Amino acid sequence: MPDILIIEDEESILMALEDDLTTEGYKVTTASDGQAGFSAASEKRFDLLILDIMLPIMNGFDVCKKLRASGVTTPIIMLTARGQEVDRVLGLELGADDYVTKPFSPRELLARIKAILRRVNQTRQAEDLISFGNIEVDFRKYETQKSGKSVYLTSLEFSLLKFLVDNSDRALSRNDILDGVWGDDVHVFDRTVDTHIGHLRKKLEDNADSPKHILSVRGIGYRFCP
Amino acid sequence: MPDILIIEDEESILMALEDDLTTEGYKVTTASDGQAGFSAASEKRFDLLILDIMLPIMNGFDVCKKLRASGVTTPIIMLTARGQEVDRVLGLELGADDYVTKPFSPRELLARIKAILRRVNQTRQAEDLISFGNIEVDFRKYETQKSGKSVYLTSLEFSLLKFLVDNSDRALSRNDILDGVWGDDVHVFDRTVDTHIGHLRKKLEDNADSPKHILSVRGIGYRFCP
DNA sequence: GAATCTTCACAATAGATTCACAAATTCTTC
DNA sequence: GAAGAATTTGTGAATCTATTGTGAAGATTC
Repeated sequence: MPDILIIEDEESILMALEDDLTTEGYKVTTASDGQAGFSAASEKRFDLLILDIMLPIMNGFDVCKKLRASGVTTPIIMLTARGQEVDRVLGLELGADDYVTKPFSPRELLARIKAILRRVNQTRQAEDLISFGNIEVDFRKYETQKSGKSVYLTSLEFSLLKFLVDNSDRALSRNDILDGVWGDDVHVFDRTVDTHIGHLRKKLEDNADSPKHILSVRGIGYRFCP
Repeated sequence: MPDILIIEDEESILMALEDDLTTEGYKVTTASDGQAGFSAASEKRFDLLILDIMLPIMNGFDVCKKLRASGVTTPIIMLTARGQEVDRVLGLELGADDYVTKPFSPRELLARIKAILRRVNQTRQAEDLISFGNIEVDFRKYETQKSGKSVYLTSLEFSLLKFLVDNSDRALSRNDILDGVWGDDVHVFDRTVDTHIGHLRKKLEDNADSPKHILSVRGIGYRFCP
């Protein structure tokens, strides 16, 4: 389910929003001033930000501008008080994706959220982007994130992970894996697979001792479980 | 320049819009009823539709719905009279991308158009002029600036940079790069790419030892990151 | 002949493989 | 069942290999 970050200082609005979105099935994180919001949005990858303009410490425009400047492309919906057209235009020009006037109906906001997420999803589908648990892998960029933080994988680890993912939920012998990842003709020691599986686990699993995704099948080999 | 189709029956609004958008450099086509608008949008690929809701023959909702049903994904901005929130939500749910209330200021509409075009077509809009970090490149002029100061690039370096930029965020093998920049049929030593990547880095990166934009993907090749 | 492009060689370093041993699991045998 | 043997797996460290950055020299182009 999509992760949404709400940056809003008015307690009543924040709680109402959080409630609505949670009910709708979104995972919600909150921040109540601009500074905290900016940090949160920089540190972790969200699917959408809902950003109030009037905020303590740093206002919404600046948060938006700074995020865009630092390369964060997460879609942003801005919230502002009625009738401030200038704000609205400014927000869009700064890189906000949509704009909602307070007071707003939950229904309208939800429609906008869905519209934006749908749009983002379309562009994303085309990519070699897969995710499982708290892991996201972009095989096109060769980039991996765990809970939003980037994790470095070597090219071999990428190939191995790709092979596992492509053969999800199937027990694979070390030979299957050697054939699939190294190629049929390479003479590599059998146990080498174990070493690299170990590396992947260490980098991707929350607890490498009891892996949730890269499982051992004793006597057979390994199995990937998304 | 982006192609925009305006579907609107009120002559005054239509002309004003056409005027504004043309001035702004867009190529504008118009239709004054729903039926005509639907045909126009089906036949030719536009970058954006501006669609009034109240239209003769077929209303805007139906145009939107039918277009989406027939697989047209062109972004749509809907226009409607003030204060009809239900309409607004319905429009978004039917697949419109944004919504503007009449009367609207040209500035607001333009900001929304830009926002949508930027989002949908990040690559196309910035065809000739791109910037990343403190670098600006004008591929039409063959001119590059770093923090405002002009930097000389050879033509090969330009082609290479263009190829990298066109394939941003994608890990490219040396062969991909050779094919893309040198052409398929040229027999050039693989490592030549490295040399020119090195030159680009030296000229463009703040610190060529830890590049921020022209990244190495060990075991694969290179990746450009704007 | 000056600028530009290509090739080459070499050092630095990242990554891959192997190995050895510990830990865990399963199998045997009583 | 339990003890111990046998097998299998996990993992750190050592070794070996491959990849990359780079300066410089040779080739090519205009």
